[in-house]
Amino acid sequence: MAKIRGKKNSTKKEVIIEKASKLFKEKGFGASSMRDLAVHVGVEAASLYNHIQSKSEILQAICFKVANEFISHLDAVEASKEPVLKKIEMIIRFHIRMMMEQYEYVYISDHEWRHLPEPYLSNFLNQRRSYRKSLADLIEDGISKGEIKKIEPYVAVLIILSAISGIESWQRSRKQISAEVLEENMVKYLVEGLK
Amino acid sequence: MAKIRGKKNSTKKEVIIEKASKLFKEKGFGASSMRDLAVHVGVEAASLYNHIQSKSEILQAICFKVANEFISHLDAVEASKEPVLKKIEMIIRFHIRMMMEQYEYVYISDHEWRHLPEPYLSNFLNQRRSYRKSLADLIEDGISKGEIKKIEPYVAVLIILSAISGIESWQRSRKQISAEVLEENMVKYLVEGLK
DNA sequence: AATATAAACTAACGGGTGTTAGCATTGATT
DNA sequence: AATCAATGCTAACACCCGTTAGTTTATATT
Repeated sequence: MAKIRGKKNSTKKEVIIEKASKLFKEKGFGASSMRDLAVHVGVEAASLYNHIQSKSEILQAICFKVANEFISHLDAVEASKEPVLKKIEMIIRFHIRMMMEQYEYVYISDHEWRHLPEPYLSNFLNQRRSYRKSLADLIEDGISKGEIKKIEPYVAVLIILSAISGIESWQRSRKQISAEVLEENMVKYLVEGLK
Repeated sequence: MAKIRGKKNSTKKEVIIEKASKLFKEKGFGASSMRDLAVHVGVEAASLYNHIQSKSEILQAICFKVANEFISHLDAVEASKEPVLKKIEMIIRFHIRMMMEQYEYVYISDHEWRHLPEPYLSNFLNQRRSYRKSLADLIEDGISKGEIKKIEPYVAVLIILSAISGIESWQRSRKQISAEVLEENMVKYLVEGLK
């Protein structure tokens, strides 16, 4: 009889979610079946339901975990006393780090949110909208202080967040440039594009 | 008895693909069924097969149509005698225009390519890789001519293409800024970020 | 050792999927 | 009007899906 095993101090649910994140990233949420996931976890599909409520709950866990980390970091940055451009850089670096360290989770949260059921979907989209609004306000602030050139804050936010999302392409590649080089070049382009 | 009707001079297959592009953009390829598509087209699901080979063929048609348009435009730009930075700007504007004018097709091609079956998948990814390589070469050329600052060409390409892909967010929004304002601000940020 | 709890298993449910085969209807051609 | 071609329909195929119910096995507790 099989048994769910994972990293030290992980609950069985956490193991399932971790395995699911890899599968969903690779095949997409819809194309990944619970039977597929069960194979990766090492039990029968029906056994998963001893630890999770539903397939949907896995997606919720992944999306909201990522959202919460971004929001917490933004709150910390907003509370800091740095100049606006420095704050923007801190945020950019954090996003890049998340794409490096929690790539599967961030990828799924970016690409599969539309499979979230209501009211989670509305909640999630509202959080994202609010996050982008805060970033736009920060850029507005930077413009008014003369630290940032005149640009539509909305467009700047769209460019920054989308560009970082593109790290997925690097993740799927043979990584002929290092994570450090990627980060420094992205920060250079995105921050200097604002001056 | 129902009948497939579309724009003047469209074949039935083209109508089906057009309707499919909207459905796939809205719900995703996997979550869109042929029965769903049939409802949008106005016939029974089985009738679609009088005009198309398979669901997969629709995705192929969409992805390769988009790829061919990008490649054709790039070829034309490369053949032109403009300075490198001007060429980059022309390419950026073309991508933005495609996101405006053929949004559904471009969106699907960006997000659903992983559902392409072999050998179409490999072919498609090779074309995208080759396209990015050409862009990176262009940027390398601009750097060596002193038109573009020292930056990893690979990273610059990743940023540019990903940022433009983010127009999907604008497309899903209430569009409180116009397409023109979006385009000008994106060009400003992305081109000046290279100087 | 006996009992209780946790967790894995089997079997099945109710529903959906892409697609094919054969028939019926509509429209075009002679 | 008769015939042919195009195209829509019904019915069904073989399979897959997420999930539940009840049983069995493993582990923990007394």
